[in-house]
Amino acid sequence: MIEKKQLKKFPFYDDIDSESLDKLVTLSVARKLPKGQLMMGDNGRCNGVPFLLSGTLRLFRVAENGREINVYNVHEGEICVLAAICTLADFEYDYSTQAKEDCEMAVLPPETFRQLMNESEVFKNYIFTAMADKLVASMRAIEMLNFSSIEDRLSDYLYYNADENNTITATHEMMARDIGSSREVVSRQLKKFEKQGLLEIKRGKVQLK
Amino acid sequence: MIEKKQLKKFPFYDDIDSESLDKLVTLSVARKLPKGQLMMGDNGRCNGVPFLLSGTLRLFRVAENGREINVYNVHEGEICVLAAICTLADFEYDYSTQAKEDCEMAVLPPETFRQLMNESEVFKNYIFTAMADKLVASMRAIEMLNFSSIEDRLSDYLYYNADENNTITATHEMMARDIGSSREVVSRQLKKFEKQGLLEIKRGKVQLK
DNA sequence: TACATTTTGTGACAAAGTCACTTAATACAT
DNA sequence: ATGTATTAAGTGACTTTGTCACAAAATGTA
Repeated sequence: MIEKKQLKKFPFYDDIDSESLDKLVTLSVARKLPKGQLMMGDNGRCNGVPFLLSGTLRLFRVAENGREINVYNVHEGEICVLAAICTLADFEYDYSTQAKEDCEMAVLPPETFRQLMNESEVFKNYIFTAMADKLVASMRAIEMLNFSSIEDRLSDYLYYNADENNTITATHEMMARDIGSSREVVSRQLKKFEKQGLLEIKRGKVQLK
Repeated sequence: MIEKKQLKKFPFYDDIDSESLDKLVTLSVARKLPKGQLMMGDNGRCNGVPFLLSGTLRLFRVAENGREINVYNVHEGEICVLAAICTLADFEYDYSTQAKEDCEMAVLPPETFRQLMNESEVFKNYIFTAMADKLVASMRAIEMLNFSSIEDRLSDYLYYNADENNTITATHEMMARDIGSSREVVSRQLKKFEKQGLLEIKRGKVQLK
């Protein structure tokens, strides 16, 4: 159970019929996940679809050799699309989810999720739009991995992740996971950028200039 | 306009209401695309959603340097998901489509496609299931690119693309596009496999043994 | 202050991608 | 059937990226 107004960030909020919204509000389970913590219980099987009320989640995959790659992040006002797919299609899933920042979410049980998909057109459209977005995003990711050099991928990353002060707050490790590379490679490329006078490396952050 | 029975391969065929099916049959445009030929007119904008009646299409992307990567194939009984997304979300699209074999398809005009999505639950569910499938597939592709060696990716490719005689009919170039690598690298890896006695390289095909 | 933990730096080497060719196989046209 | 064009495959040299095994800093904590 959550509060109705917490769903304001979701684009379906204004259009959805009040019954469905009530169902969503009353039957979902409020849950907090502190920064750094892993979402538990999603070993191979989804036990609900998370609606992010605040914070950011990262969904990632771990290789046998321990290397990780981030698949996508889930922000405020978004759902975890993969969880939705798993719930609908009922298939396996060996991704992990971790809070990048303190998170609050409403977790909708699988059964309720399926009901809402049937009952509300608005809800269903939202879910499918979200799926389409992630599909396009992952096709872009495939292209980047195939066609772009580390230099390009890293500078794109820095550009898109800089805050208003042109600072990127992330360890080299985190950057590597996002661009699909390894820590050492990121460190070296950052060093090159620094030598070119493009930025300044600090511990846990990078300052563009 | 196509014949109704040509849609038998599509999973919605049995469940869809007859009005929607009629609409689909009468308003779609029959089109043939001979092997090797590119789908024309899809420069940046979709002019319809193709329903593959026979043959195989490949959807691919070309990099500035000319290298190509295959995003996915569309088989008999499938639609081109990206075209569907473009039609729904009305966004840009710079992928190319080519017939891998002689193809017959029903091309549904954007307007009709949108109508059917609204009118038929069965149709809509089919489209969204297809989207979910491609999303999962492209997430797998990202993982492969990140975590698997060329040796692994190529042997997977050979395994999944061998016919009943254990033959793979494809040039090294085609294999490279499917596994996200380059022709030379594939040639060399195949040579290694051959030296290990795992297969025999012929022109345009590979014989496993 | 001392010690543990996390982050970053670095050299050496391996794997994969690129470039510029050559060689081989097939198609096709006379 | 023979020569010519086209397509496919082979290869060496080199660059980029990834991996491994550490060392050195920076930070946190008892």
